[in-house]
Amino acid sequence: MKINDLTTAAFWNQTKMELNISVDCVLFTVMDQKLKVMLNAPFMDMEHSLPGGFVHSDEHTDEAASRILHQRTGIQNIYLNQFKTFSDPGRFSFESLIRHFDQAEVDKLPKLPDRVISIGYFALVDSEQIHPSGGDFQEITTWFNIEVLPSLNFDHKNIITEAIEALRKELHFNPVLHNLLPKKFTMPELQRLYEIILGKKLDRGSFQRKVLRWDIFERLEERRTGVAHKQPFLYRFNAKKYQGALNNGLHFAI
Amino acid sequence: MKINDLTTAAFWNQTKMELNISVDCVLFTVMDQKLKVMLNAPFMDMEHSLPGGFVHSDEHTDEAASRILHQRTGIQNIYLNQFKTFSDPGRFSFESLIRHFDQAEVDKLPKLPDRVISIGYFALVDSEQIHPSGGDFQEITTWFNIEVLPSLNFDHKNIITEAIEALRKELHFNPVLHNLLPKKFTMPELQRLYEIILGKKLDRGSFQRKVLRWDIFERLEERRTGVAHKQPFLYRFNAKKYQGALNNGLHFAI
DNA sequence: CCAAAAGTGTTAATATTACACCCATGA
DNA sequence: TCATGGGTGTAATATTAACACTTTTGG
Repeated sequence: MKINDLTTAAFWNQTKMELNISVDCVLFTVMDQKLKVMLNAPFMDMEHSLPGGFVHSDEHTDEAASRILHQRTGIQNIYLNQFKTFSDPGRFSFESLIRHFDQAEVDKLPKLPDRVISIGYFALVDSEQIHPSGGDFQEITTWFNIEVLPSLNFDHKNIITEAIEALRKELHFNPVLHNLLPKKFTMPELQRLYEIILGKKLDRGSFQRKVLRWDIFERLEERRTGVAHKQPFLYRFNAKKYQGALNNGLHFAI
Repeated sequence: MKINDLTTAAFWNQTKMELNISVDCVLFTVMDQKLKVMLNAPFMDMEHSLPGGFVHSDEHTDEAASRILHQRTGIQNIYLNQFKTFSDPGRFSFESLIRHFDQAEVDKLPKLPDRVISIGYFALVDSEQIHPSGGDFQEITTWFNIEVLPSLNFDHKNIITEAIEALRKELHFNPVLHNLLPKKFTMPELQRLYEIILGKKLDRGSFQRKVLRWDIFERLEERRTGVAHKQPFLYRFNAKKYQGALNNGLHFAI
């Protein structure tokens, strides 16, 4: 059974859904030198929103987040970090959702809960390798600069703010930014990512030395060609070295 | 209305409870040179468990955690950190809870959900200033060394493991260990806390210099008296200095 | 050739580590 | 007095920050 019309009572009567437990996914990417977040375009009379949805009764919320991200954006196989659960009693209301349903459908709705808590997940993805397709709902997804977000549904603005904080904290424990880059990348490319996400300029020499001292990237003989100016060396993440560094309790602070 | 008997149908029929959303509180303290966690003694045929309970329909889970901690241990005014939500579909089952209810009560039970997710909170407290009273349930609470935990209900062992990890991570961003100490404390006392919680020995001289470089504690003229050996200086947390340090993006890594 | 980007060198200041040394105290 | 814990000194090493210098490239 594939139910993809939120405006029908059939959707809300799926018994396998926990109607008071949802997940919301904050997908980040870096594009045009900016940190961006993926939003679904408004539907009905709502605002933009994070890809999110309700958790099934027999489902881990990690799975729910993956499933819902796939349903609503077509994106698969992304590692999502659970970062916080949002539970303000007033954060969400079904009122605003069903306000514009057909009366016939409203009459068939199940008893809806007073409140919905939402478990927030975030991920950093390479927008080059991610191709939102709209998924089952055929929704339009757009990347928004985090500095200039549109109006958002419910408490989604707040969820994004907290996700950014969690992302920056996570950087201290997981040097994951190379995931946004091709397998082979240059130090200046990595530096630019750090600068964009941390929101500040870093010194080139100091950055290189610090990152290389982590000893988790290996320099290749190759250089990036076809670019203007001096050709930078290419580096590659080395999983074995990374394990070693982790065991030393390394902290990857920038 | 005060309902404190979990074995009655009346408890489970409170309409204001979200029966599929609970909170669990992991209270840590340091005692006898060990990191300890507070557990409620077994009731019915269950094992030890974390103080926890169901969230009310009009309640933020932060409030729920405070309320439940108070109900089950008598402890009030503790700042609880939300650290993770646990949602494995098999993590909790009502079966094992109601197995030994009177049949008359079982017949009156409402429809119970298939699964319960739990939002985990932790706090570090000074056991000298905290006096568990059993709360409404008059349960027995005991501090357990984290190295030698008894058998625990559901996934509470896992929740504790994750809470310890979260606590250690949190130390990098919040130098909160002085909260476990009297207003005035000595550096060796603080060092001992760090050693116990991080689980490793630290060098005395290096520890002092590093901590003092954070510039968030001020040395008093007084020394701790009445102790064996050389009398150590007393220090005091300085909230104003702390704010300044935070604004510098200080990281409090040890 | 030149501007710009990238790699590398340099230096001073600061931090880290692992001790050694001395001091003060109660037993 | 003496073992012990606590404060401080020290020296080798490592890290950091800021900047200068050199190399390389496409335009």
